[in-house]
Amino acid sequence: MAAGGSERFEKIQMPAAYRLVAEAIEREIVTGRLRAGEAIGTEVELGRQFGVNRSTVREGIRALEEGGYVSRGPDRRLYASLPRYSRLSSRMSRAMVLHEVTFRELYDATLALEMATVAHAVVNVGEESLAAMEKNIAESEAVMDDPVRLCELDTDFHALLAKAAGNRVLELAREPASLLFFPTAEMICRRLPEGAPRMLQAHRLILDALRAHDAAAAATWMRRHLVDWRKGFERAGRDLDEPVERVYARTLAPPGE
Amino acid sequence: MAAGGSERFEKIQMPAAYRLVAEAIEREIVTGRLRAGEAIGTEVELGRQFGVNRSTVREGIRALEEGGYVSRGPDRRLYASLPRYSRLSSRMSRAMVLHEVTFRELYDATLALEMATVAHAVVNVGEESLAAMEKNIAESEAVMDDPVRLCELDTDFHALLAKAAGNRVLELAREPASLLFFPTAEMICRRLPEGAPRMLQAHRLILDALRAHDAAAAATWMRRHLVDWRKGFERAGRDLDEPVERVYARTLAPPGE
DNA sequence: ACCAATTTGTCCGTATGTATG
DNA sequence: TCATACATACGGACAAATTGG
Repeated sequence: MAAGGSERFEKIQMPAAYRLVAEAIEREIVTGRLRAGEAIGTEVELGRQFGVNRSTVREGIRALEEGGYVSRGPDRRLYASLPRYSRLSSRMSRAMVLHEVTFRELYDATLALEMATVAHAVVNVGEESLAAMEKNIAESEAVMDDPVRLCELDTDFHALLAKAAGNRVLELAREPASLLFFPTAEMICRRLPEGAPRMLQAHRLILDALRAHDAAAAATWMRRHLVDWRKGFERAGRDLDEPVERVYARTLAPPGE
Repeated sequence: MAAGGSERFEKIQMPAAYRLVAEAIEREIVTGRLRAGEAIGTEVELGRQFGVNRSTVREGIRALEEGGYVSRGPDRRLYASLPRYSRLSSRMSRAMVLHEVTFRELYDATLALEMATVAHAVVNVGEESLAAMEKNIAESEAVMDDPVRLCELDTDFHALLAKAAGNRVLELAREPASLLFFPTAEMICRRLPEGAPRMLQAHRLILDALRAHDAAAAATWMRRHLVDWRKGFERAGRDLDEPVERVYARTLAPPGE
């Protein structure tokens, strides 16, 4: 049939109706004509406007829901909404695991990202952030013998630090790696008794440096903190060139919120 | 109704059927029992297995499709697939725009990310990457008077650099910011005639530094390259503290592939 | 090149549970 | 308490596209 690679026209293809519905609604949100929190309308109403069946609308809604552009209110009605960072971050983390990135890639990237984060935090940190980190450390001291809880607080500490840096682009960039990196601290704390106190000590010194706006000290202690992780990881008998286990993909927040 | 904040039991809530379907299929993929490329089964078949209606299966499929976990083959059948990075990156970029991040945040983050990238690239760069970047520069020289094309090649150059760095976590972390940052170079090249040649010169010197594995030179030229962007941005009469325009959100890859 | 089977895309109607007033 | 509106899910139907003989 009409041999040869170059045809006059490309094959014409109709986008599916549900996709047109989804894109039309998304466009309204992206361009700002529909603001977050505004009601979208009921399924029948949308079906009437677009001239498609309600089932078709529903399929489009599912896609938008997954993308975070619409969400259901407590009354189950449809409201426009902005994609939340956390959802996207955990998706990225999952993708990294599925693509079998290694702990070395994770470590190197985390090192770069956290060093940049702490450098900005030294400059931009405010009182509220300092208080939140203070609180985080206090809570950590109370659960020194609970690796699970301790490691959650570790992740939180670094998230607070990122917020203190006052740069949402950086905050977002570091989060996917962070969600994979810090949970491994649990494994290290379990195997090495000196892990937990060293971690907490580093957090404390970083916080002190932030309060004094001492960039050099902050950088030094962040670096030592992360190098400590690396040493602990290796001393626990693990190899940096192993791929991150699939297990972590399952523990990350499920797709449906 | 039972006043007071603390009740004995939380309200029990059934997850929607379509979501259970989606999660069940996703779990198979995440855990590796279903590998990318494998056929999932037909809609009726899935409906039979899960004991739900075909419409319900379809709703679940739409969600998974959006997440990138399943895709339609050329025969329109369902196949398992792994979420692609590019899709997630452009989603992140869109989210950044919608959350109204400023050019300053974008610049600061890009500076940190690109400096880290080039540092790793100096160590890990291979012959293929060098050749690809060489080709990119040659193409750029041919389109010096076409700001749109030139800026696409600029984005590509930095993406190639990231690939050369051999760290997928870092590569992924920088991409969302990159998708917003480098397109602005077009605006700058349009207003400042010296913009394009300076950009190309920087790329050339960075490439030379990579080839020589000269970390200091690579870092120096990357920094100048980005500082140039900043100067150009300000000289074009723009303010770093403006939020990134919504316009960019629309030009980013649409959600449906 | 034609035909039959399969599968998707879309539509219709209906029943049920729940939230709101 | 009752009525209304809505989302959720089900079952059945048909056209169009694709596959395989």
